[in-house]
Amino acid sequence: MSKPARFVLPCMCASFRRASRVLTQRYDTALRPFGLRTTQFTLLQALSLAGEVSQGTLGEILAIDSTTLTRTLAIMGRRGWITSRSGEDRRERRLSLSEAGRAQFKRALPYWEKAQRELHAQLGNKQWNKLLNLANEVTAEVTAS
Amino acid sequence: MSKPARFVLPCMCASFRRASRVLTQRYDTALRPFGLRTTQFTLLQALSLAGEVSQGTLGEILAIDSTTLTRTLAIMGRRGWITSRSGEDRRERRLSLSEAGRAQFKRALPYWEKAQRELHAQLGNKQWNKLLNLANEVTAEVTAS
DNA sequence: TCTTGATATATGTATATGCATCTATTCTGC
DNA sequence: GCAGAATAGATGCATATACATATATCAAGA
Repeated sequence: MSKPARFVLPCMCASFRRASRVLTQRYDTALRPFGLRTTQFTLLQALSLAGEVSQGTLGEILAIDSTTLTRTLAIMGRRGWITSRSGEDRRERRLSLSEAGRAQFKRALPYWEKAQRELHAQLGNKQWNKLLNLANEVTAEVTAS
Repeated sequence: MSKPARFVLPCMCASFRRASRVLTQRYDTALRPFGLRTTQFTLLQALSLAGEVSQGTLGEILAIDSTTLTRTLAIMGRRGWITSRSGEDRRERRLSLSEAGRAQFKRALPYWEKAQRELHAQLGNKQWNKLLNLANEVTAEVTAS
């Protein structure tokens, strides 16, 4: 019972979506003990790095539609990880990590690092760096247009 | 109002997920006139290439959970693009494109090709090839483990 | 300042995604 | 051939995702 030959997909989008699924599978497994999904960990990490930002800015950083964030942040808000207040511009929601959010992020960090480290080891340093750079570059270039 | 500096994400998974979102955005826009999402186009293309396959095999090819396919294929089935019959093993659903599915795929193909061509031109041949190869390789390597 | 247009976020709707669990079927060891 | 284990897919549930549209607020001009 070997696996069926997995096609090399000709579509750039499909290739990235498929790679995302296998990577998400792996990272989600690593984070599952915490009740954290990769998406949620990424939001915690982004807020941890960015400090207080508006919902729109957070969306631009992660290339997530702002209206998508309304729902995902609502879930995380219910769990007490996110605080929001309105800024000078009262249309805006200024978001930041709550204490509980920072704590949750810190607890999860070693398990995320383990996932990163193991994947890094598996791929090798050269391929790891190429992948990370290219994925970030393509995001910048495609967004720019 | 320049965009905010977009972080280089340290997380491989987050980098790929973000890149997937920007690519999906672009391909979805190209396919929207047909009422096709990228995911659906990819399924049509995979079936076009693979011929008749079971739902499980299709899932392995695309690294999509088989139970996810139950829903997505139901949508496409309602639109008349997919036919299924049970195989020798009566637990299996053997899937293939219907005539309407083949026609829909053919109609959409030039617009997918245009999206590919434009992105290819924008990234340059060298980066395009690197990206496609790496995305497909990482899928194979991560899956293997 | 009033109006008009732009912007930030929320809400309705639809698809995409995977896990836990269930059912139907097949396979395996006896 | 049969009992129990394994497998294929369906279903319940929760999250992720984006678009169209609605609402609140702000900004620019007459």
